[in-house]
Amino acid sequence: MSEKPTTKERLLEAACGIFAEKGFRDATVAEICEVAEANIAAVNYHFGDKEKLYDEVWRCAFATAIEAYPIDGSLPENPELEDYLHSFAHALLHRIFSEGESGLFAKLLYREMASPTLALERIATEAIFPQSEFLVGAVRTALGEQVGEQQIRLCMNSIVAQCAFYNFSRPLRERVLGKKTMSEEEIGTIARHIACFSLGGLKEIQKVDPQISQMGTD
Amino acid sequence: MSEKPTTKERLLEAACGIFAEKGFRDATVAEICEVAEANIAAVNYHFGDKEKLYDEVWRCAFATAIEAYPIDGSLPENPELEDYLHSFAHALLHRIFSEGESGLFAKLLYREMASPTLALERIATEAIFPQSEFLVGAVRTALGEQVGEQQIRLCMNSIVAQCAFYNFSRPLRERVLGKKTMSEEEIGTIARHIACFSLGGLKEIQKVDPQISQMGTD
DNA sequence: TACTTTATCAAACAACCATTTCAAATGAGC
DNA sequence: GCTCATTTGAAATGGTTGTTTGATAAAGTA
Repeated sequence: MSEKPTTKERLLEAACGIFAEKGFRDATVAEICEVAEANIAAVNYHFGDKEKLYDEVWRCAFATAIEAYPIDGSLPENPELEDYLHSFAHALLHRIFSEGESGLFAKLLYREMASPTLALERIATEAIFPQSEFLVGAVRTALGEQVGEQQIRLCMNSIVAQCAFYNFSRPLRERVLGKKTMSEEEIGTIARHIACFSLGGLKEIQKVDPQISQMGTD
Repeated sequence: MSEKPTTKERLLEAACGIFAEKGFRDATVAEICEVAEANIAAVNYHFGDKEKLYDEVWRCAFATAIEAYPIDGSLPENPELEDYLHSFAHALLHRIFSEGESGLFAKLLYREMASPTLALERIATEAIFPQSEFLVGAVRTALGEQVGEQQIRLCMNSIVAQCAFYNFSRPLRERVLGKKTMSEEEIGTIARHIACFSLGGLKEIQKVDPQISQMGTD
């Protein structure tokens, strides 16, 4: 068992790590080939060009992430609103803090956000927006019918934001605060906090929503 | 009045726009000089090198942003917790959505997060962390003494996250959803939502905090 | 064996970019 | 009008990077 991986496989694996670490622009094919112990021309031979290799890395990283941490992974039998919130936060935070293969997707996304390539549009419609649909239903049910679609979208933003924040504040955590890893317990604490905080937020929105709707007209 | 600005002034202004638009790495001195109608060697003559020009741009952008939208800008006479939350969100959102000079800081920050330069550490300690201290006091008072420092930090993250989200999701909004600008009314709606949502979140955390503290030990 | 396909390799190519160089122009002070 | 520091200009330098080329060898095929 464990035959030596082909050059193409080694290239893809090396590219995953290097693209996640440096982003598309700062990653060089030379370094990828070096890590993969392949010739400099191997990327163009096996993948066409740097961009097509990048696309392949995205596909690989997304599949790994949603398989390792599905969005409904920690949902109990008869879930209440807070369970949905917690399961969502739990999955996203694990993808963000994971240091292995399942963390690649979040790292790629984090790079892509600041210097988007053509890949972003595909990623967004295929991989990002569908994920949040998981929560929209639960939130809509919880808020009731008198709450408008705009309010629901704002609430979704507030919930997703609390998770995504830990993805985009990476350099602050790592470079400035010097904190590189998160323990399972720390991740759990954050997930429970986000679920609790969001539950309270949704309750408050539901309570005062008519006021907000009116305030929009002055 | 309105003498023609010096070459150095024109360079700085051009650099502000181009660094904000493309980030440090993708901005070229050639383009900056072209926009500033200066020679290619002008940057090195007036600022030393590209990096020192970048530092100068940061200083300029930060000063403009906090002056245009101070963090306590919309605080009423005897502010309550929700007023602090609203004023904070109001200021941050305006900095993020502003299309003029006062929007430069948020755009630079957004670029810097994904490919940090040496400037980040200085920016963080000088410009980012101090801003959130404005809220910490209000939040601590609101939550009472039985709530630990960790809970306060988590709540701060939740609040800041909701604002910062609109900074880091730029490409999704602009490229994928095709929404480029925000009206004053839209900004106001979002600010009120964040204040309201966060108020509810803080209430809920205060209510169940003893449970969370215990959960951390199992 | 003869031929084709696949894969690897080193070297070269072409484009881009920050920076340097050095000559020319400018302008204030004497 | 002369001097000298300041500023501008065009070209050149040196380095990096994605990509291509052509040679070489191995593996498959008839």
